[in-house]
Amino acid sequence: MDDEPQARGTGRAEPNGRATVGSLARRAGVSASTVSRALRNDPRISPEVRARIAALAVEAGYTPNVLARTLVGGRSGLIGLVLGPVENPFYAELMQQAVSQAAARGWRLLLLHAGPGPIEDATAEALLQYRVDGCLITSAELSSRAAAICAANGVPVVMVNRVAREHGCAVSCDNRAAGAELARLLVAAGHRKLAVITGNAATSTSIERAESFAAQAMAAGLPAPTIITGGASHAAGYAAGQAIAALPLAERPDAVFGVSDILAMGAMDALREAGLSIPGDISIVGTDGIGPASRPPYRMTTIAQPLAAMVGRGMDLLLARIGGAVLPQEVVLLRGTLIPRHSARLPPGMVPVS
Amino acid sequence: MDDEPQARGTGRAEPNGRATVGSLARRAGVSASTVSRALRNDPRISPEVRARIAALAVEAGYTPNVLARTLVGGRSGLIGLVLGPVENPFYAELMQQAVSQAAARGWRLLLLHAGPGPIEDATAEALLQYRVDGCLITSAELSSRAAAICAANGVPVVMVNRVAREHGCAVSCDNRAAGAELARLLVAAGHRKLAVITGNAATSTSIERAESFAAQAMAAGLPAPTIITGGASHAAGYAAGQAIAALPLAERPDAVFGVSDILAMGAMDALREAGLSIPGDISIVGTDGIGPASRPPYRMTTIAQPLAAMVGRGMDLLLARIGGAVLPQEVVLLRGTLIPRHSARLPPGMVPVS
DNA sequence: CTTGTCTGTGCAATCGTTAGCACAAAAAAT
DNA sequence: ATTTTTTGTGCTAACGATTGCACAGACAAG
Repeated sequence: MDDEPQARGTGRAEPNGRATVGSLARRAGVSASTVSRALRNDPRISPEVRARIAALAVEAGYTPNVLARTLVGGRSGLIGLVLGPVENPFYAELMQQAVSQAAARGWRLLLLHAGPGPIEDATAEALLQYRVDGCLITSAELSSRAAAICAANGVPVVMVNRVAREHGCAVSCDNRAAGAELARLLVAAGHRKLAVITGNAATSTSIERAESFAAQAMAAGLPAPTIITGGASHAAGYAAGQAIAALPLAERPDAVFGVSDILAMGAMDALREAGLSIPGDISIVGTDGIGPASRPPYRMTTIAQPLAAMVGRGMDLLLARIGGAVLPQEVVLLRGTLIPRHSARLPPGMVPVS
Repeated sequence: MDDEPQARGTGRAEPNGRATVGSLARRAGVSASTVSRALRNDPRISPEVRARIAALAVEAGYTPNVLARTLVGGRSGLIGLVLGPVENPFYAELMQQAVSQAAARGWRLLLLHAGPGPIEDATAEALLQYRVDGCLITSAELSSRAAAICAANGVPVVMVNRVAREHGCAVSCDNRAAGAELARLLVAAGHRKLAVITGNAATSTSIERAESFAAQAMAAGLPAPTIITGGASHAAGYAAGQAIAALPLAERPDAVFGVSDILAMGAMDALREAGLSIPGDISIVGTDGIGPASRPPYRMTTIAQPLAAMVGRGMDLLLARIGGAVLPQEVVLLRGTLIPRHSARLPPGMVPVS
């Protein structure tokens, strides 16, 4: 009863639901396979038929059902995206890059988690339920359920802005180089008493930046920098800044490194509120290169991460593995760019931008 | 040849790919439909069989293929998310709300666009290709291809933070009330020469806030506020602030309303850089209630949007329509909350928070 | 005129899941 | 002991798109 053409309308809209290869086939008087082939530009279909079907498809507003295609083809065209706390503009900027670069390559993003804390199990399961072809993880939490689930099920994973502990590829900024470069900068500017505000203890970025900063400072003959426990937010940086301001003058550092810009901004706000001048009394430097840190209240000296390139390389790694290539797991480090600004006293000869 | 049980391994992993109802059925010695029913807790399946299959499913790491389910059931469990420029923390916060609230209700988000400018056609098409059940649009651009495509294909749409021109439901802050309240505040504080920095000309939020602000000011007997063309970014607010600072003293306003916090922050930065004191020389107020505007450099007097409630109501509206209910299109306005801070001179008796 | 090579289409199976219907076996009613 | 109801499963056909294989007709070569 479904085969009788006269029962079908000739108008634009399908009676119930949208146009399918089947409905187009009925209208064109050909088989569904011919429609499928015509729409995919199979050279075996004659030009006339192909043109006729293409016209019909446009007229009917036909859209292929990717889900059905996935079922037979195995490829969903979906990439899972797991994001960190977007309160930090770094993750927001990262997300924007991921969205536009994925779209440019014809992939879509299943956004599964954005916020502090780890992803919930039920959410991570969705990666499998929706058959994502790969997964991009940028959460700062080192222990990611999402990565484990993907690894156990053969779904390629790439971490951006953090190095995987066990499995998967990763693209990251060269955090050790960044930490060391900032330490050299502060030393060259004449600072002697350094401090570091650390991030979440579990993040590779925080650990690498803080360690290399400290190591470089000590290599230059300075005492070990004071370690101040921070976190991942402006509030954490603010609290750290208050702690620094409360130190007796003899112990107060003359330069502070916040392992992320958002932390350094918080610290700067607290120090200023305590009546200290920046960089007059204390120099502050950060890392990441987020937009707000460049604005007048902060003018942060920082090392900017090459965000577009990081996401691009991450997608490359991911898509290559999705493509089926059997490749070794790979860690890519990209160099950041020092942007000297006014939040820190600079070495002689170095001019701040803007 | 696929039916011979002895050809199948008994190990955990399926020979090729993941476990399916079919593979579980073979191992359990029942039919696929029985497996399906058992896993969905169909009461018709006997408790023993159900338990046995459940155990087997866990052991095999079975995950249902939502795509296949969608094919027969029609419901994908996917909501399309179209976001504005995440440079504005407002959108980032909105996104975080959307992600967590969708997850809490068991829905997933297909993130299609995040950034300035309208969504591309090819991207909007994906809404249909992936059979999203509904669409959440928060982009500020008034002309949204995404909304048109959804409307033409029977996909429910809800706009958050902007009122739809033609089709779809919308949840928004009561922008007119917000504009008027801020105007009253400034008038009560003794300001006489007001100015407005507008947002993108095409956004309903900007229009409503600016118009009601001006109307309220004039209703209070003040001259029409100076209109300064702004935009959607900190940079636009900064440029507007420079323009204000450059005005001859006689024309310079004594209070400025930026229609969004990010604009007001930019203006504040520019005015301070021009040597003006805030709120000593000029009061500044904004709207949105984003996190960064509350921090020490700004301490912005603003009207905070009830973000969680807005997203919650938006989801409610959307899910109700996805559920198949034939409901009239609906516009929900939620009242924002005035947060008096230090960026503006306040009326006598009003105390700034924090 | 027959055999052979192309070309262009259709048939049918497949992907994983669900649901309507049929059908046994067991329990309850007569 | 037979009939009726209940209970638990299996069979089969969808859903929409893709693909290997078969096959009809056109045309060239023998």
